[in-house]
Amino acid sequence: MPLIEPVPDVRSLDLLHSVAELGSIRQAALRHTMSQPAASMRLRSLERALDLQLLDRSHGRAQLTSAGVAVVQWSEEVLEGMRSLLLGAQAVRSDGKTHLRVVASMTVAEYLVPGWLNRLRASDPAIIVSLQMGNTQHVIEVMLRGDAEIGFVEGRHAPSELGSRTVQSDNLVVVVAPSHRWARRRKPVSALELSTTPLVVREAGSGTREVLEGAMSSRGLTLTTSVELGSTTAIKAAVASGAGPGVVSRLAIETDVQDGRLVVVATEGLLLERSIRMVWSKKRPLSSTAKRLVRQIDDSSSSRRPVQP
Amino acid sequence: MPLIEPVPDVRSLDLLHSVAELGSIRQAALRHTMSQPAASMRLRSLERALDLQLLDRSHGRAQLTSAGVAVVQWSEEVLEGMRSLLLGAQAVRSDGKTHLRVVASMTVAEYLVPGWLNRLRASDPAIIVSLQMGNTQHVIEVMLRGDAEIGFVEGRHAPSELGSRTVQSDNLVVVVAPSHRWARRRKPVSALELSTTPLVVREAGSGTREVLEGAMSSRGLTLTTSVELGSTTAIKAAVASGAGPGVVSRLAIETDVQDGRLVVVATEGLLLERSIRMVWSKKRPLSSTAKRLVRQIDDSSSSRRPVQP
DNA sequence: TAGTGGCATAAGGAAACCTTATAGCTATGT
DNA sequence: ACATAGCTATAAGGTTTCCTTATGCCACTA
Repeated sequence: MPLIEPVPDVRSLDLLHSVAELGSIRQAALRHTMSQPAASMRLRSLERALDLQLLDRSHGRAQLTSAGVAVVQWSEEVLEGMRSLLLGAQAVRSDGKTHLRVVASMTVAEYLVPGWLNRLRASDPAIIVSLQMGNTQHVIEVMLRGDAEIGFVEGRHAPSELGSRTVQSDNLVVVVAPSHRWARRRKPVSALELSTTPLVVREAGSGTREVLEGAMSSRGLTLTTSVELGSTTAIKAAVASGAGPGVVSRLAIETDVQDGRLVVVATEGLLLERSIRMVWSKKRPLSSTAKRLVRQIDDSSSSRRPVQP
Repeated sequence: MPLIEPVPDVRSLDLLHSVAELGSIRQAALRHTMSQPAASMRLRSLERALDLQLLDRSHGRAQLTSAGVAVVQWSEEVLEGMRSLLLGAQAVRSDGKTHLRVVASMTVAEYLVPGWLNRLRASDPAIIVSLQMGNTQHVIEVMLRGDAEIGFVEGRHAPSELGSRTVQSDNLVVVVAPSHRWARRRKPVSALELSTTPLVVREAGSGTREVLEGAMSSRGLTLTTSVELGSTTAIKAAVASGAGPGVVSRLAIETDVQDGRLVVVATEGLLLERSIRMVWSKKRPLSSTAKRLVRQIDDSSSSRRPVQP
């Protein structure tokens, strides 16, 4: 889903911001070290792109219209984001001794690792972490190749060349759109009912899918699929737009449930648990930075407590 | 303070984002309806602008480097901001009846409104909503000027020209970094202890701050501040990196607590509640779209259910 | 009424960008 | 080893965008 054209130029937004602050196109042009006509033209083309009158030029100096004020506000988020991107790029460039390479499978990388890394960065902003993501197989390959110090996978695959340890548990849940009839249902969905309902799931070979099929086959049941998608995000989008029940990691849908996009349906008779394992190379000892990360993770899972104390 | 040149083009960031998702420059080019060489050149010039190697092209298909992953992450904020800007501009442009202008104070706008609007859009994709944010004062001004149909503020300010009604309640909580000693504490923090501890809080005049000071003064206590910051996000970042206890809205920290960046500390003896109020102009009746939003909100606060069914 | 600061338009040249055509490279399968 | 398929880079040519300088008009102010 690319942005809708025409996309305004960020520097034009920046310029508009200066106009709002300084009250004149001329001053803004000076601040941005460009000629006044250039600034004037930029702003005009911005107005053309947004199809909005942003400035009122009929009173000598340029005055923001109400639409202009609104756009300035919205552009603040964009500018803030751009600033941190530029700053971040600079940091990566001037880089790093305390460099930690992490590779994780999708769900962990998307929903768990960011929290860990934020804490790690908070404890020492000089630490630079690069995160690579892929499926379980990919994680193993990267680790064996020595292209990352530490990895995370879902499920219980434990190749012999690599050490591994469980760091957290996760479980799968059934979700539906708020408009789906199951959203208002009180009784849990039985294993049998679930196995005969077409579900939106990940493609065969993914960790999520394996757990689901394993749980069903242990009860002598088989999975019925409605759509098979390649990412958790795709599943969430499909389910939210009415594609029927889907199965995803609980970790992946917390905010969607809070925002009312998805509703969790209780199930019974199926063990949809799986562990999240850390893997490392037995050949090389963990780097000190990697050790810190491990300590952070252990701390956070033991000291975690509910929001309601 | 203009942006530091060179500023990368947002469409290039968008393109990079697609490359990350689709795994190939060619596919990304297709999605963005441009030729493959054009995409290739855009990405190359993005790399030149940032002075970073973002893609590894040595294996047939393009693979993100660690720097590439980092840039994609940062660019997400930029793209998100640009998307809401474009959406907002579209809303301001179209004067039709499917157009709803909402203005909300920071906490509500960031943590509550997105969920409501998503549900509203789901119920009727034709509805176009523009969201503006600011402090309580700003919300009132916009409403009085008639630049929005409906507004949301924290606290109980009720100017006479505007109607208002409580739609939800919120409360403030004390949070600390997981490394802080209070994180492991069992006993609730007393009002007295809290009032004598330097806290990280919002600046004077903010709704959050007013509630906190009000609650303390009703017990004959006064607030001791350690740092005063201008946004909830800033407070969270400061607290997470060890600046001592902070006070923020519960709404704002749910995911941070889940991710282990912050820990909630129980308190006793202070009533840190506040209501979130909807405000509208008494002069004009609510538009039909606004009424739908109100109904959505009422529904969602009554039918909301916990993640664990 | 003159002056000052500010914005718009015009013209010319430089730079950026896109498209089509083409060639080289990598992985996969026979 | 060979061939095919899919992907990316380079080249050439044309269009569009953007900037700068020069100049005129307009609105406030003294």
